[in-house]
Amino acid sequence: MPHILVVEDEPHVRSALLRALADRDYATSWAATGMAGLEQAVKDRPDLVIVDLGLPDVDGHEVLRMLRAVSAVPVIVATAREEEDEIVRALDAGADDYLVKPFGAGQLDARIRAVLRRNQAATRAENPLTIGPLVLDAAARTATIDGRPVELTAREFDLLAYLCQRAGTVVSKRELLAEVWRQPYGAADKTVDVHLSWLRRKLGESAEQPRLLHTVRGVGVRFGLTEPAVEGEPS
Amino acid sequence: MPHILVVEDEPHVRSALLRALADRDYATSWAATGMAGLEQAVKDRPDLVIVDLGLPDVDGHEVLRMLRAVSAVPVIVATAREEEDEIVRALDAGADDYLVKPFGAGQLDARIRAVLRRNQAATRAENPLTIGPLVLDAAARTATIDGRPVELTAREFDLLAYLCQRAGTVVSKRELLAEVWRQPYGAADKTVDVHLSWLRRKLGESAEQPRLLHTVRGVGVRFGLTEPAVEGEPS
DNA sequence: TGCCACGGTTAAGGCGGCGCTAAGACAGCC
DNA sequence: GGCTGTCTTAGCGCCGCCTTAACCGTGGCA
Repeated sequence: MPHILVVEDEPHVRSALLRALADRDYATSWAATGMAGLEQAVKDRPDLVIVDLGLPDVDGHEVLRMLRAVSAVPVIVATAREEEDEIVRALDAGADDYLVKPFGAGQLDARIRAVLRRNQAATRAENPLTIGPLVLDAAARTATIDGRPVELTAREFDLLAYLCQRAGTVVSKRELLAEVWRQPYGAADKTVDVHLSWLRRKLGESAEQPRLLHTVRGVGVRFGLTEPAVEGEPS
Repeated sequence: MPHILVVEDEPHVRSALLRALADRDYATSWAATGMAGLEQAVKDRPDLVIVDLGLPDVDGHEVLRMLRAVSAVPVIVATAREEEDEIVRALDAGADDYLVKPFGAGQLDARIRAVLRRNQAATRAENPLTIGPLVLDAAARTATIDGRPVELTAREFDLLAYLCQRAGTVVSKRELLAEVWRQPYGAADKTVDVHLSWLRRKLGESAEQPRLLHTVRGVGVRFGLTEPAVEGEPS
């Protein structure tokens, strides 16, 4: 069953939420502050996060922003604030749904399922996954490029798998550290750099002439073929 | 821009919805009955469908069911019924979101964007922002103008993205400094000037003959195609 | 018409991100 | 306990980008 993280400071509300979720057979975990929630989200890898906007330590929108900087996990905001302005801000900050308290357990469950359903469709990756010359078999944990097998260590494979999953979008090193290394606070960006360098070598490309692994200076890296230029130069 | 199909029988509500959507630059089409909506959804292949539950011919839930049978298009239910039971049924029938009337245009737009955002990862059909000849992909952090890719630095991209977000309105340099540079107290307006100049060059236009980036002397800059101000300038 | 303020552009300089190498730390395995 | 393979950390050099300053054109105003 899906694992859901509840970030809510009010103990009564929190325990009620957790009980309702457990009754419907979700696996649950919780945190009482924004920072703790962030940490938990990286550590537990929940399938979905329910977050209150009125947390004691950090502004709810800030929590959302930080969460999004570190993970693409679906988020449902559940709060008492019902002003349209708040709703728009939260959704634009990356929330997938917004629920105004009080709400019934049935509706919460239905909305959770709706978000998870949509997200599942989004992340459903066919196996093996093909991106340009690269073929990645998640089940066998093997990869080939141009038909030739690539020898990868465990870390390298995880890194490559995550990059493939997010192919076409820019991914920050911070996010890689959180998602691949499971370290919420990253000062060890250099480690990511080194692994990226090794990955490049094993993929048979260089930083100057990338084929799949492009660096976006000041932001992160982007994996995938360069955009299908409309004005494509004919070979 | 995304194409949205509105299925709603009440003419006043329908036209209000269509106007609100058109105001926000969505392409729109509509149908007044469930069956017509179904037909339209297949024919037009919209990016998202907004459907009322109280249609004259078929029960709204039935429409949803049939729609899901033929298409995976995202659906937002917008209706007056606020019973939790209805909400749960609609979401379980495959709706992606459920909005209780009355709601503001801002919230509708935010929810549309939230659903499309989550969906875009699924279809890999990118949902980039288009303003005239400019296409801006926030996820990949790439931009093209007239089909040709534009090489942008991180700052330049952020600046352009913010201008696109506020397209059509005048933006002060102080605001840019605050929003793009994250420096609330800045007297270093010249930095903004320099970046705007570089942006102009990369977009292939000049200050004298602007296409998208217009300067409003004494106030700031305006990004966009049209001149919303007085047509006082004679040829 | 002359002054002033504002905006556009260019060039120079310095900071910092990034790629890579190499060495130390660590765990697994025989 | 030694060996092997992997991960982390530190360090270095390059180069891209941002800032700052200076210059110039232009619009506004008296």
